[in-house]
Amino acid sequence: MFRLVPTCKGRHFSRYLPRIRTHYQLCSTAANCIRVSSHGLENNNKEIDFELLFHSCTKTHLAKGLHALLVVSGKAQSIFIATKLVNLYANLGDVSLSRHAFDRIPKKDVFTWNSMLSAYVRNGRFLEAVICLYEMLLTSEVRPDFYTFPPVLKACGSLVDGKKIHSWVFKLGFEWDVFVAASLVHMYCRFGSVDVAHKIFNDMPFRDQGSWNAMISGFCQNGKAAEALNVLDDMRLEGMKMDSVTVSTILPICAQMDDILRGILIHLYVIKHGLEFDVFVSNALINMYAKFANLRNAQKVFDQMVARDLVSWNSIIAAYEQNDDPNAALKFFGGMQLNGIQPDVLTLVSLASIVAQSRDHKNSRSIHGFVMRRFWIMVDVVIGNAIVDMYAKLGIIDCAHKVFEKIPSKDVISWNTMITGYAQNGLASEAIEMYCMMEVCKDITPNQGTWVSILPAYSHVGALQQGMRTHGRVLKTGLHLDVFVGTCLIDLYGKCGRLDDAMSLFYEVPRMSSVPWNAIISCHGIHGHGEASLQLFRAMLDEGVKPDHVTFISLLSACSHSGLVDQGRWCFHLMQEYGIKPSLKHYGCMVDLLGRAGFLEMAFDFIKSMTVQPDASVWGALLGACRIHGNVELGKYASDRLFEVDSENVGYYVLLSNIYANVGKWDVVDEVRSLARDRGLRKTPGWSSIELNNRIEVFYTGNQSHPQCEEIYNELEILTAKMKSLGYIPDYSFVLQDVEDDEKDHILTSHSERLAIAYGIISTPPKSPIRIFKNLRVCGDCHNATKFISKITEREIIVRDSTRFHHFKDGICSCRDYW
DNA sequence: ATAGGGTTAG
Repeated sequence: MFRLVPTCKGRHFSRYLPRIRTHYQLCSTAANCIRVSSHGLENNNKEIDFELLFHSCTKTHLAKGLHALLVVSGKAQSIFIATKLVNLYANLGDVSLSRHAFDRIPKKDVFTWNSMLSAYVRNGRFLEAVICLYEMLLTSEVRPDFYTFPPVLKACGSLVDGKKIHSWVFKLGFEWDVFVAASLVHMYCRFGSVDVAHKIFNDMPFRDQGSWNAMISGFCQNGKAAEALNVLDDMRLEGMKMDSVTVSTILPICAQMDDILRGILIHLYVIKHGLEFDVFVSNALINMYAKFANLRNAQKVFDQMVARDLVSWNSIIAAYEQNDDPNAALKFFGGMQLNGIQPDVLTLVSLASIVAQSRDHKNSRSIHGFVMRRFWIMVDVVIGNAIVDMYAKLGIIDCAHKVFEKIPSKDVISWNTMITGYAQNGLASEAIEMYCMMEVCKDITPNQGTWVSILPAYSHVGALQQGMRTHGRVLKTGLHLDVFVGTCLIDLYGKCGRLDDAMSLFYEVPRMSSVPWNAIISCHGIHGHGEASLQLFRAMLDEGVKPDHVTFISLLSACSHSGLVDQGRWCFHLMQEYGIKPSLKHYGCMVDLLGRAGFLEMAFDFIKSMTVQPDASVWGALLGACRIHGNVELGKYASDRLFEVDSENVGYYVLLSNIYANVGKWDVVDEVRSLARDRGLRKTPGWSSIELNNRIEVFYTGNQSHPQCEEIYNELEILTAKMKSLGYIPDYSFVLQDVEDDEKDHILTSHSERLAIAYGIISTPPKSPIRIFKNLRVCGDCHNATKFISKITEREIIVRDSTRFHHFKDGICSCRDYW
């Protein structure tokens, strides 16, 4: 037995040092040995308390010292001690030293093997754990026991591995052990075989807390909340109490099922049973309250925590971020840093969203850089997607695309994010192109998010045929009954001029929420069917659906398009009765409603009565109204205010120059135009599109490059002659250049909407309807001309521009008071 | 001396 010399100082150990070095080369200095052993030296001439020594090894170098000590004393020969060393190194996180010690044990028993296995598993080295099991089974004489299997079941990386291990369990007769069975349940659930797991669970002769929890969490992780709750009920019927594990499993389910009551009851249970000091439980509570948008309670739970970990901080940050309070979220991030907690991937995911919400361009770069330096994009799709989303939301779409391309294994969400990014930045054709590229990827299956990202892109460019093909695919997945997908489809048909189809879809989707109502009200609005919109709104109220702020935007703009001034004002007041504070968008709609109807002064007074500072959209609405009614003076005033708040939007310069061109003040027109030019602004190029044979054909103003260009201009020439004989007089006020009348004629006839219409006429059978999309507002002269064209060609011509539909038939347009 | 079940996401 090794005994210590009475005075333990360095020199006594230094005697052994050379041997230690040559044997193991593990111990760096004698001092380490001494530090380690000093605990055992309290009583001289007594045996070292190795138990205590093992406990005092809190760092790898101390463990190495102890190891050396044990070797020198010959104690390391004992399989008992050697196995302890394997465990010690594993607990310190150094698996390779565990393995090193393990390899030096000449005759390993089952304890040794089990320790090595769990050493791997506890350190996340799953593959090596499985290999080690095979080593044990195939190269050693040692028979595994029921301690062997739970760790490796946790380690197996696929269902195939798991099944193989299961067959060993079966062969060796350990399947009735509670721990082994629970591990099997957990393993099968992990790979989605919940049914197999449930069968094993049901066949278990005895179930302890852990096995119940395994089954409940198994159902939860496979999205079977109802089944999980059933198991929970069974558990309580058998007299088993919920522990902290059960609670932290079940709380996310309450959030997912929107079961506030159950969540609160569980919180009470937690308090009653003293589980509130468990970090997992508190974290789960914070997350649940955040999902219920109950920030007060989330905050309360967070505040009363004794010890907060990374997840606690991430949860409270996400709580505020997801409830639209990026500033508070950022404050907590600061708090996290003050507490010395290092952010992880999920922290950065929240930060990316915070930055996007607060339109913080500068910090978006820092976040990107932080993530890149850690190579997180390489290891985690989620953060890559979050960065793509951040850039897309900030409108920095090319950066979004660059990051997207760097994501090594893109998933559906990566694609959906990119498609949505393009679509929401007005780049619908890029969005469609992205979707087509995605369809080629075999390993990507479109999901609900895909449909809600691509369908709005189709509606935006009016790709009805492509949209309908997608509708077919959606039907196969059954997702057309999903509120959001259904609403996108309603929007698609509505915005492509198929109001009837939109209506019949509307009657199919669930209508408990305001979402589909808002869409159908808006669709009727842009078709100029304001009365129908109001009727739908009343039906909505009758069905007990609560209108939200979007409802009123749809409604107000519907009234505006149909000139329903009184009804619009009624809506505006009603909105406040519903406790909805008017936003700038609502104010903008009201100004548009009053102004468009000719009540310019009233509109102006309305702006003056606003409690919030009017923004560009409000002044823009007034300016637009002045354009329609030719009020130069008020238009000038509106534009002055407008350029104070937004001097970057070209559209407003065009509007203002329109007003002056209308009254022939060409010098001022030039002034306005040069003002825009000086600010580096260029007119958004106008384009019109038409869908033929599943293809979208786009025409830009003055387009000369179309293969059928000559035929198109010929057709227009013939049409113009016929139109003139019917009394068409070109309105030159829409020509913003001060040129000769001949030139003006030509400019008007080469407007993109006219090119698209002419192309439609020569490319489709006579008398079939023509559907045109225009990205800007339809020009007033083209509007007038289209009336004549519809009469001459006996065609229905449907033009959707940036604000509404124009339905031309027999020389009449459905929209009233245009221009 | 060795074992299972838990919280955050785009």
